[in-house]
Amino acid sequence: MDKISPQVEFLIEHASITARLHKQMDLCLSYQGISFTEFLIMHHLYASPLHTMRRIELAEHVGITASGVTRLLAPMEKNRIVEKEKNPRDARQSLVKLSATGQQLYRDSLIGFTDFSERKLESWSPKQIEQVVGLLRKI
Amino acid sequence: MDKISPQVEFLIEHASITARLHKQMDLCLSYQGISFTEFLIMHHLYASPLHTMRRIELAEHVGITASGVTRLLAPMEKNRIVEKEKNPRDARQSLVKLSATGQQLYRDSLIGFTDFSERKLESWSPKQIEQVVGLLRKI
DNA sequence: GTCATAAGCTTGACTACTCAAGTATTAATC
DNA sequence: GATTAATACTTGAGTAGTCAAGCTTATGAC
Repeated sequence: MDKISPQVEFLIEHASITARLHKQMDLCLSYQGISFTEFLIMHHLYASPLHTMRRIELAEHVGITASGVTRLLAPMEKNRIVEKEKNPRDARQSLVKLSATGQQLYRDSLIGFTDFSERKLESWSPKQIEQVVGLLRKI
Repeated sequence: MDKISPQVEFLIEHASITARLHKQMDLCLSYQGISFTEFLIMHHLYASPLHTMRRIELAEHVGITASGVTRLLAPMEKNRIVEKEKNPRDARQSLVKLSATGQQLYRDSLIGFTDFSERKLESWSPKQIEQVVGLLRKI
C-alpha cells in the first residue's frame, strides 16, 4: 500500500472543507439575492476610496480573471448595484463604482454574513484565527 | 466607517488564498492531463476496497452533487480510467471502479502532487498541519 | 512623429459544475 | 400483495466561471 504524505492529506481535506464552506456562504448570502463572489466584489469596492476600482484590480482581489469580472458585473450593472465610469486620464480603463443602492445592499448583507462568520468560527480564539491566517499566507 | 469583524476578514482572505491554491493544484496536475477534481475521485477510489465505490458516496467525499459525479465520470469512462459495474444486490446502484490504467495514472500523478504539497507546506511543521486540520474540522 | 509593444477590457466558445424534474428500483406500511 | 415513500442515479437547462482572440487606447524607443 502507498503511504500518503500528511501534506497531501491536508490539501485534500482542506479542499473538501472549503467546498462545503463555500456553499454555506452562498446559502447565507442568498437571502439578500447575492452570491459570495458578488459579496466579495461589493466588499472590495466598499473599502476603496470613492467606492471605486479598476476592473483589473478588482479581478486580482477577488481571485478571478478580467473576463470573469466583466461577466459578473453585467447583471450587477443592470440591477444598479454598480455603475460604470470612465477614467478621463486613460480611456482604456472603465472604473467600477458601488452605487448608493449597492452600498446599502453591502451593509445589509454584511450583517447576516458577520453573524454567519462568528457562528462558524466561534470555537476559534482570536489568537488562533491570527495564527491560521499567518500560516495560510505562507502557502 | 464600518468595522469588519476578524471572523469576516478571515473568511474573505481564506477564500482568496484558496482560489489561488486551487488553480495551482490544477496546473500541477495538468501535466498528467487531469484536473484536481479528477485527482480527488481517483484518490478516493484508490483508497477504497477493490478500488470501487458507489457514485453517491464518491460525491460526498469529493464535495460535489450526484449529477456532478455523473458528468465528471463520463469522460473518465471514455478514457478507460474508471469502469462502471452493477451491484447485483441493488440494481439502482452503479458502482465505479478505478481501472488498472486509472490506478497507474493515480500513482503517477501522486508523485507530482506530493512534491507540490510538500513544497507548498514546507514552512509548516507537522504539528502545525495537525493543529490547522483540527481547527478546520470545527468549521 | 511613427511604429512596435503592452495594457485594459470584451466577446465567443468552452468547461465544470448546480438544481429540478424524471426514471428505475428497493424498502416500508398496511 | 398493493401502494407509498425513499434511494440511486441521469438529463435538460442554467450559472459561473475560463481561455484565446480581438479591439481600442496608451507608452516607449527610435
